[in-house]
Amino acid sequence: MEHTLNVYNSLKRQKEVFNPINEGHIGMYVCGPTVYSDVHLGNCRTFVSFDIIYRYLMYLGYRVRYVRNITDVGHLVGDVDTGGEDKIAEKARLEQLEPMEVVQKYMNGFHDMMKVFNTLPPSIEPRATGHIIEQIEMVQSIIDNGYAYVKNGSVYFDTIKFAKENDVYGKLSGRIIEDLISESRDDLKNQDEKNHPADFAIWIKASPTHLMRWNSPWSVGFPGWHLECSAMSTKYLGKTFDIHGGGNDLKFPHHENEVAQNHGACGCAPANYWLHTNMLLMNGRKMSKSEDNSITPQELFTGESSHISKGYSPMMIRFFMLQSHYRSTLDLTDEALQAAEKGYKRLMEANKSLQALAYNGKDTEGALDKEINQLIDLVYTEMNDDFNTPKALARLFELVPKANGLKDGHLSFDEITSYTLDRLKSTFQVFIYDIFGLQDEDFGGEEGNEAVDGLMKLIIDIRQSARANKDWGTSDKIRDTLNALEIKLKDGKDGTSWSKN
RNA sequence: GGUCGCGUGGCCGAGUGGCUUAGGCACUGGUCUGCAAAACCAGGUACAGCGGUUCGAAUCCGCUCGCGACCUCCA
Repeated sequence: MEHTLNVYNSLKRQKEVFNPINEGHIGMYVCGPTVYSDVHLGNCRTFVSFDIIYRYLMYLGYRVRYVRNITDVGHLVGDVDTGGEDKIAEKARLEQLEPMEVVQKYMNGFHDMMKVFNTLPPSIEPRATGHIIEQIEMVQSIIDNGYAYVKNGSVYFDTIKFAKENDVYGKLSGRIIEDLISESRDDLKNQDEKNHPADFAIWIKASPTHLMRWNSPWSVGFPGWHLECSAMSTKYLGKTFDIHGGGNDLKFPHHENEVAQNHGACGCAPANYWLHTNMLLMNGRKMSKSEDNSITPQELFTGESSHISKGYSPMMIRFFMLQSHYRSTLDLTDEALQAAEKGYKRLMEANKSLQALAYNGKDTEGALDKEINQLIDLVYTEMNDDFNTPKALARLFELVPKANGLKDGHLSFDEITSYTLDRLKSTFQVFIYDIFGLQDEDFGGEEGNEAVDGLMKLIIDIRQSARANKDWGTSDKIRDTLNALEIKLKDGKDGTSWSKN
């Protein structure tokens, strides 16, 4: 692999050269959603970020096994000992549905939304309920290794013992072990089943009325949250794999506990590189339903929200996400969305023009040739630097005037070689569609349907005749009427083109 | 309260010691156009505040203010 890829490893808190365990292959596990409600826009950002990472790794030539789970049991509302209820079970009770109906409903919705945002499906999408046996086996291994204890049919991970014996716990999330240990004094009053508040359930005994229940050596119950990821990543990617990803907010306790479980079960670290995406904000603050500062993907598409002035298309939002780095927070505002929308259209239109260019120069290398090639090189350099999509995008935007200039005749083909034009074309094509995962949303251009294209050609011809006769009334009427239909005509030197707004 | 992170021009958003004009949007001037749009060319505004380190800091350190994340469910 000729590119050197650098990634920011949360575990080390620094950028590192990426080296996979097996040359040419990558195992990547990303924590998926708990399917107990409609998918949150913030989730979408995380999965779009990892989609781009997945796409870029494949572009680099790696064979990637991308595992993204569905958590459909074990994720509690509140804590075990304080009467916390399983999220799915709670929803099932409230909506009077079978838990699996709840799961299916929101999982379908999640998949639909992922498709709308044009994310590639993962290689494997395992579900926690489909891996109860694996989880039971892992609990047993942890018990056998002395890092878990049984209390009244539930099994708890012995965090304190693990932390004392291994210099691992807290490394990922930056916890201080001494603080965790001393925490116990404050919480003694809670009459926990747990020996220590930092311990966590890996198997939970179900109450008589609980909807989620499986047989186990310890009780009829269900597995704890965190465990499904440890068990399933091990099953499909091995005890130690390359990349583990997820939202920043999962670092603690979820990921920290995952690391502990894997060590507890097999004495080794689950992943070499940990990648965490940052949060999506709205109007500078975190999204919060209770403070009326939130928006659903649907509302964003339709514009039916007091926070935005109009609807924005899924691809436009994907582009908006590309404009910030995955490790930075991204602030969603109406103004920012409008700006991004224009930028998105400019990029897509420029690419359309670029792809239509036919080389007619003298195949000589001028200053322009060199400049274009340098910018193209930079696009790749930026992506290799921890998937820096905003910078890669900036370089593409610097190439936009070159492409448009060649089209308009401001720039001459004589200044570049045919090779460079081809390289420019393929760079745009590959980045926009294959790596950034954007899609054309209008029905204009070559991809449009034949009837519409034919009609538009006819209309444009009629208007050209009118213009030739200086019949500005007819000419402008056509343009204005089409404009009202959100079809924009653009008169250029070599004729009129059109695009859908 | 504890731990960690952030605060960049009108808006969004990269950049982490000495030219980055980052980029997008908006704005201004020009070219092109029947007019317009698009496109192209050119232009301005910045590094939260205060203090320190340094020959030199938006970039390192300290303090203050503001915001956020985690510590309890969260991508």
